[in-house]
Amino acid sequence: MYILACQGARYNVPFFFQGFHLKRDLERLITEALAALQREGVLSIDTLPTVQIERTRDARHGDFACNVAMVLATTSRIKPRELAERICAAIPAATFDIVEKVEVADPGFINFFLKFDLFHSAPAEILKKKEKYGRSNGGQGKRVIVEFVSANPTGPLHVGHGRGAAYGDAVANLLEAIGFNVHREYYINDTGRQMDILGLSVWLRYLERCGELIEFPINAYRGDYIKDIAIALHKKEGTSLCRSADVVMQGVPPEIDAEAQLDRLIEQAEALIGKEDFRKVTDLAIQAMLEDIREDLAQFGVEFDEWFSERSLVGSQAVEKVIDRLKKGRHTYSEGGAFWFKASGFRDEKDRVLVRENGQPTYFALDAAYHLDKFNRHFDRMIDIWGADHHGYVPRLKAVIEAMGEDREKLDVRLVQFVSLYRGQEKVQMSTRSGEFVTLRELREEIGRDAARFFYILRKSEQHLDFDLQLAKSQSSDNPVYYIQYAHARICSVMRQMEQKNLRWDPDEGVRNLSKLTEPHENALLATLILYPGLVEDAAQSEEPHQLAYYLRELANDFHTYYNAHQFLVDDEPLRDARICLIQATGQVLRNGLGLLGVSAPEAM
RNA sequence: GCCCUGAUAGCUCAGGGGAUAGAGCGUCCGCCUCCUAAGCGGAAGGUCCCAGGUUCGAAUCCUGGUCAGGGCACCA
Repeated sequence: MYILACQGARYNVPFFFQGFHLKRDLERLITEALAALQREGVLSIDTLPTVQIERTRDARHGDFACNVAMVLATTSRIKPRELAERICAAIPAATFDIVEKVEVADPGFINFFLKFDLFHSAPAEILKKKEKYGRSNGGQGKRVIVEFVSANPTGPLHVGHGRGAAYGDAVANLLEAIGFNVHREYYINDTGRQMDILGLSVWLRYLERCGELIEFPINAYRGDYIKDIAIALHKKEGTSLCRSADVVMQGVPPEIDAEAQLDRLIEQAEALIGKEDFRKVTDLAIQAMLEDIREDLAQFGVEFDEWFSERSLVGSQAVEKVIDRLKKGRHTYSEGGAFWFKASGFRDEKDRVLVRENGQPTYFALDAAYHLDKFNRHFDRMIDIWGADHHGYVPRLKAVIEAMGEDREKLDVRLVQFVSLYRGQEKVQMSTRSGEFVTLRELREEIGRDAARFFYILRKSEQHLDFDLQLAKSQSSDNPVYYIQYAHARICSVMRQMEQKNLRWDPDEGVRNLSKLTEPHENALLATLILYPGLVEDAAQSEEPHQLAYYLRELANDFHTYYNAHQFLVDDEPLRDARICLIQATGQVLRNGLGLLGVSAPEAM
């Protein structure tokens, strides 16, 4: 039983309203009404439809509306308006604990007008729960793994990774807020040819550092960060790994294609300094990159519970376990010297290679092993956040999960669309190897962490994001994040003013006088505050943090409008206490919401 | 060729089987003796890409186009 104890008024709200998820509560009540009509034989339908409640746009239509009477009109052979009336008559009495009145409107809408008391109970509820307001336990402590970013450690994070980081972290925060036990994980692709190219790139820069004249391969990693690692290598190893350019370039004919040239150079490097030392160079490079990435993400406000190394799978028979399972189900075969998985039998468009002709497992085989590992860690739910360029990869991963005998529905892959960078009208080309990209770090330094995170979140993930650096930089004060933060800062400022004026705020007195808040601006703000917990749940369940961003903008707007229209620090003490309750509650919700998005709520701007 | 996304105000984008389609920015007009004007109020601005279909009702769902971005490896 959820009771708000206030001396003046006592709000008794039945247990099923305690989450303040009003839409869901109303949906349940309508469903009950429909079930009753069904039992009475009024409704002769087999299955009840999913009842949908929506917020009204027009205040004349109340606070929430339901269209179910129109949806059911055809199948039930009852006129929508008449059906709506019957549904209203069958609504459980408990409804009127939160609903003032229910109206039927043409052509068959059922409109709900919420009780005013309910709005007035919001600030007290918020001030009581503080940072817990908006948190719930719908997730019931179920374990969910969110894997995101997982960028290859071949270069610094760029703005595309930033989007995945901002999105993934916000989703993780939201799921935590609704009671899931969230595990944040970063998968490190630290094996394969790309690592060799990374090591080679560093080694060649190191040779330059040693004074050798190297024609740097066009397809090697060209960014300056490679030179930095080379400097570190030089400091650590001196010239012991140096070989003359002539010897290095020997046997690398200039006319062969760029990729073949890289392979030859890697062979040369391993031959000249030994596989072991080349591996040491590569490892140094990987560690340097990971350190850079880790630090960068920490500055961005993103921390992981686990950094899962692909290498750890290589030595652990993980791929063999995958193959064993697939073999047992007879989902494999050999052809052309390679070892295949019959993915086409599991809704993928063609079969996939697990082990190459040269005996090396494919990336896919390792990723299957990685996901098998996730299953072995017994998560109830798994979310992968990938760049949209990997979308073709989803069916084969789901296929192999199913073929291994696991539940493919446990995995939810969210694709985050690309970020296109613009400087004014000009599109910025991005490529890790060429080194021409804007890093996440640069972005943060230019426009700040808060603006960057909010900007990323503002677009729904499946939308392409055009990020105009000039706009974000030059007009940063127009960025909606400042608008929201400003609302919070203003609230803090009011409190400072209050102290300066030697006024005191009595929260209990304020709560007792909440019914004095009757201005339209106050009603609007109260109505928005009360929607927050339901919104958090919806945003979390649909993995759409942008919903929260838009909500916070609306909340800030309600506050700014109120601020402009009314003085809070009025002489009427009970009214003043009540108004401060309202704005303190607003500040709390702004803090809670911004926190979930990884954005700060400054006390002054 | 096949597969994903998207197309909504001048620009960037929310929304999305239902009542008069929304916001920010930009433009125009107002508002500081007063808690921060990084704010507020108002105005102008739309064939929701096109054509069919389903439906009591389509910007929303389906089919087919057009345009844009991205995927279709024994790379990762």
